[in-house]
Order: sequence, then structure tokens, then C-alpha cells
Amino acid sequence: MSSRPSLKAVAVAAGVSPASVSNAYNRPEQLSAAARERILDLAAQMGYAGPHPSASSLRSRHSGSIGMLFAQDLTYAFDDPYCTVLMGGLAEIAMEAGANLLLLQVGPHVVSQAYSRDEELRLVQGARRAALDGAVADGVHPAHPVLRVLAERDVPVVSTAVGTGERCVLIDDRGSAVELGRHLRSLGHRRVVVVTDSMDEGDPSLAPADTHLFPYARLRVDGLREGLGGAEVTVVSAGSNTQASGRRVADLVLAMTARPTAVAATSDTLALGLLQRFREAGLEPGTGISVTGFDDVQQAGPAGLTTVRQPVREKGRTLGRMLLDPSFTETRVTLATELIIRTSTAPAP
Amino acid sequence: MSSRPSLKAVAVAAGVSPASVSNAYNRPEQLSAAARERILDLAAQMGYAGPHPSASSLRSRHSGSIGMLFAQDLTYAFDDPYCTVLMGGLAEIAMEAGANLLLLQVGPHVVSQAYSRDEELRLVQGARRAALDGAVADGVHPAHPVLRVLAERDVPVVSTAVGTGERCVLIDDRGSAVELGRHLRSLGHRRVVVVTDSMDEGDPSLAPADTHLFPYARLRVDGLREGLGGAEVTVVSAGSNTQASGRRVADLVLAMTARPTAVAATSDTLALGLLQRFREAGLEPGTGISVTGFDDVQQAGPAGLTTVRQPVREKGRTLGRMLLDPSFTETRVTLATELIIRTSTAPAP
DNA sequence: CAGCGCTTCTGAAACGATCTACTAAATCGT
DNA sequence: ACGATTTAGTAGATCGTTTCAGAAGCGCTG
Repeated sequence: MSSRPSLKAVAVAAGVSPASVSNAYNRPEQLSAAARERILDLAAQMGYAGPHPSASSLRSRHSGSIGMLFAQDLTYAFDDPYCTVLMGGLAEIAMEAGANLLLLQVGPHVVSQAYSRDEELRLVQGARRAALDGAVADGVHPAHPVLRVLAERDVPVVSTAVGTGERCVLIDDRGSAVELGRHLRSLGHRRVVVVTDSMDEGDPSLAPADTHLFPYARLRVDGLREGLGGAEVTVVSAGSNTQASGRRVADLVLAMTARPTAVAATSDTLALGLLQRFREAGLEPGTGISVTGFDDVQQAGPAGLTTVRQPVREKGRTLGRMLLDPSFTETRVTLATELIIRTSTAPAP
Repeated sequence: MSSRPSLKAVAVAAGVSPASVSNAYNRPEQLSAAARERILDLAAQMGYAGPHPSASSLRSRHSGSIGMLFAQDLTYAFDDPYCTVLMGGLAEIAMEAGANLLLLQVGPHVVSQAYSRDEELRLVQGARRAALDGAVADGVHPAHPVLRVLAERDVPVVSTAVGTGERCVLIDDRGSAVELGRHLRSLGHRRVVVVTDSMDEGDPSLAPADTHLFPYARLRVDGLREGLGGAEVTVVSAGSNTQASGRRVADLVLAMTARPTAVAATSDTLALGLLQRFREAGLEPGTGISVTGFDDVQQAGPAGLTTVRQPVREKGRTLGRMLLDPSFTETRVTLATELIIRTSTAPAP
């Protein structure tokens, strides 16, 4: 049971230098066609699978993969509709560029919390072990240590939040939230609950700490507040961004003594959970209570959810281009949003 | 602008051997707590990000990532409902094991076609460059050269098809298709079109070559044939497994002079496309024409699609365990399926 | 006090490629 | 036919770790 041949072994067998074997795979133009043929034939015959990826990327400093950071849950990439579409856009560009796409696990990081060194090491472990040519950070708090690790490694990072020097793809979270808030206000809603996902886990509390909010969430909450003018606004932290969280918050809202006439969520995912639960409770959104979301994911249309549309797939594509297309030099791109009014909002009773 | 420090630089600065710095990160128990503290402090201070991933995996022969092979399109991972759920299960296990998940691009490979060496190199390029501890192959034809490359690299591969020696997670494609065929037969359908995805691209033809079918598709087609007994069966190749392909085939069916009373697709994705198009054409599935799918993806329920349910998430999880859980030694697992009868099938007119 | 087992740490050899700079031979223009 | 350029190929250093065998130090025991 002999071990696998290395590039050197192939070189020896072919009577050429190791450099030539390397060139046969990576730089055909540096080699006569005949020599290349001979080398590749021999390699195939010896069962040589081509240059070893780690050795190759150690020396060349390129790995052919870009990473996407997940600070919550790896499964989020496939479960959350916003994320799925973003990933689709990213994958599209990765494919064009011939790059592989690495889904990186990094631990959840709460800004206000102090971490021991070992906890912090565990937090960034996924990123420490991965060979990357670049990474995308969406929903990763700018203070997350993984960003420092990647910077120390000189791995380019692009994000969806204004961070420390990284390039980014943004939308006008605040402005579009203002517009949405005004819409609710113009419908006469004077008592509103704003629901946001946050890094708090556990039961929805009535007071998410500012430091526990992702930047986009803070901007949306602030925008809604502004747009809602003098209305009585209660901000509720839903925990992680899932429909289940939305449902949990719906129960909380239903139990309120002074029930709001509208509930505005910082994401469609949360809003869809709210809608579901309200409907189950016999409260038809639009008539009994108004609900709004954010993102305009695919299910929002069928559900009749009023929301802010953002071009998610385009966002993914742009992030990908920033990493993979050298001719793409812009350092900050802002994409347009649009208020989509559907049946889940109506005049306050 | 000094370059980044290496492990060795940290070792020199700390007055210890490189081995100790390595151990500080990877084997705390080999080191006194004090020494470890000192080393990690210094590393942090010097802006050392930890062991270089490529160097580390070159030496240790582990990368901390497992790969999923995509022979069609990377975006498939996020677009196709079957695939999304499978990936979710895989991601779940990867997360538990602390592994990253690499989405690998490999070119589409048609068995009957001859490839030049360069075409073949391009076909496997994604897999050649990636450092992997294992890979999952779903919908990759057993003859695809990427499987040979991975074998030559000693990368363990698990698949969803009976292949050459790999471990696999299966369902009884044939048996469940027989059952589905019998269901149609018992409803009196005597003229049936079977629609399958295949590696043929382009217009749906009336004759998919056997070599262009993925194993699961061939088994399902055969099973349907058997279950349909003496019915007149026409097999149609839809090309890639998308709703758009399903719609295209629907048009073809609508144009047939001897229109079938039922259409059976080898996947829900195709079936959902068919349903849509039939409905658009004013043909209510179940009454005008019967339609069946395969997989029982999430949309199948709301669409009223009769189909075969398979535990897709569990499949993903099992594939993940096979790669990541050393105590999981089974080499072949078969999961149970269930015929789900909904409104898209009804007695033949 | 020799001998033993532990813990803690080190030296040097891999791991498998690619890069830079260079040479020898072939081709070119005039 | 002769220097100038291009082409084909090579030598040797280098990328940054981890691993393995073993050394040094230390407290014990008999």
C-alpha cells in the first residue's frame, strides 16, 4: 500500500524539474505542448491527483475559496429566506470566478460581554483554520473578534455594515425605515411595537441593549421611531432572527394590556412569524392589527406583508464582485430600496 | 509596513521553541498554563493571528472543512428546495463537529461524452484546489472524474448513490416509484408521461439516453414503469432539475396530440413547474390531468402535490455523520420513504 | 543515591508545492 | 551572419507549520 505520489515524484519519473510539473498544471504557456502532454500522461498513470491544495496555497497565497461568516448558526444559510437569496447572489459570482464558497462558523459574540482568551479562541476557531481569499460578513457585529483575526491575516473582508475600513454594500436602512414608519403613522397608528432581532438569546425582553443590536437593526429601529413621530413606541427584542422568535413575540403582544395597533419587525422573517401567530389567534392582519416587515423576501408577497424591498440577490452579487472582480474598485455601494405596501397594513381601528 | 509575524517569530520573541507556540494553540495540555498565557499574550500583542491555515493543514493533513460537490450550478444549493434542506442537515452536523462547509464547484459531466485532458482538468478544478477532510456527492454521476481525483487524494467521499466503494445514504428509489406508479395505475391512468431531469441540456427530447440519467432518476423511471404495469409510458427528458424545466415540459405535454392523463416527474421541483404551467393553461391538476412528484419538498403540501416523501434533512445529517462522526461506522444506510397522496392525482377521466 | 515516572519543553525533519532569477537554445530582424 | 529577443526549462530558496523522539528538570521511592 504505497502512499500517494507527490509532484516531485512525478518530476523525477518524467525526468523534468518539479517546476515544470507545476507549470504543466498551472501555466501551460510556460511549457511546450509535448512536454506538458508527457507530464500529464505520466501523472495520470501514476495516480497523481494534481498539486496538493494546502501546499499550493501555502506557497502561492491563494486558496480559490471565499468565505461567508456565520455568527449565529451555519444552518441559517439554508433556512432564512433573506440569507438564502444573498447566498445565491454570492454563489453566482463565485461560480463565474471559479471560486469555491466556504461557509464559516464563528461563534456568536455579544459586544458587552467579556470573553476569556479561550472563549475568544473558540469563537474564531472556524475562521482560524480556514484558507480564504476573502470573506463576506453579513450580520456580523463590527466588533466581532473574527474581523480582527481576518485583518491580521490580510484577508479582505466585505460587509453589509459600515465597519472599520472594510468595503461594504449598504442600503439606506434608516431612511427606508423612516418611510415605513411614516406609512404606519399616516394610517393613524399611535401605539406601535417595534420588534427587532438581537444578540440577546432567551425570552423576548422589553429592552434590547443597544450593544446587542446588529447595526442594521439599530438603524431600522431608529428610523421607525423617527417615522412614527410622536407615537407611543415600545421596542421588543426577539432574540434570533427566526419565525419562531416572531411567534413568541406575537404571544407577548397578544398578552399586552394596552395592545398596539401595529407591530413593525426589523425583518420579514420575524414578521412572517408574527403574522402566522396572529392569524392562528383569529386576528387577521390588516384588519385586527397591522404588521410590517423588512427585506421583501419571497414569502412576503403571498403573505400580504407590507415591507421594504431591498435587492438582496444584487447585494450578494455585489459583495461577491467586490471580492473577486479586481476591476470592481468601489469601496462603498448603496443599493436602492422601495416601500411595498400590501394588505398587512391598514388604518388603525 | 512590516509583514505579518509567523509562529516562529512569536517563538523567538517569547524565547521558546516553535513547537511550544504551536502547542499553545493546539494542545494546551502539553504546556504549563503560565507559559501558554505568556505566549498567547505576546502573540496578541504582535498581531499574530494564529497558525496559518494552509501551513497547518499541509503538515497535519486536516483542514477542518468538509465539501459538498455541485456538478451543475453552485446556486443550486440555495435555489432548489430539496438541496436546501439536505444542506441544512449537513450544516447542522458540520456545526456540531466544528467543521466548516465548503461548496465545491465541479463541472457538469456527461458520461457518454469524451473529454480532452484540458476539459477534464477544468471539470475538476474546483475540487483540485480545495483542502478537504471529506466530501458529499449528491447528484454527482458515479463516473464523474472528480470522484477519481478525490479518491486519489484519499479524501473520504459519501454519496447518495451506490457508487464504487463509497459509503452512502440511500432511499429505495425504485421501490417507492413502483408504489407511486401503482397508485396512478389504480386510478385508471393508462397513458402517462414520465418526466425526468437529466444531463441533457437544451430542449426536452422524447428520449433521454440512459447514460445521461443520474442513478436516482433511472431508478425512479424504471420503478414508475414497473408500477404502471401495461400503461403506455412516454419518458421525457427535462434537462436540469428546475421549475423552469418543468414548465417547458408542460408546454410539450399540452401540445401532444394524444395527451396523457397523468404526468409523473422524478422530482417535486419539476412537478411544481408542471403544476404551475398546467394551472396557467386552465387545466386544474387532479381534475384535468394528474401530476406526481418525488421528495415531498415544503412547497409540495400547499400545492397539493402527490409525491413520495423522503427524509431529506435526515439524509443530510446522516451524510454529515458519516464524514464527521468516527463512531458512525455503517457503510450504507437506507432511509424510509412514504407515499403522500394529495389532490394532484385523481381517477383518469 | 540510583532509579523511576511525570511533566514540560525542544531540535530538526518533514509536509508538498511555487516563485524568482537565471541559463541555454531557438527565433528574429536586418 | 550576428546581436537581440523570445521560448523552454531549471535550481534553489522558501512558504509556516506540526510531529516525533527525546532531553531536562523534578519529586518520589526503596
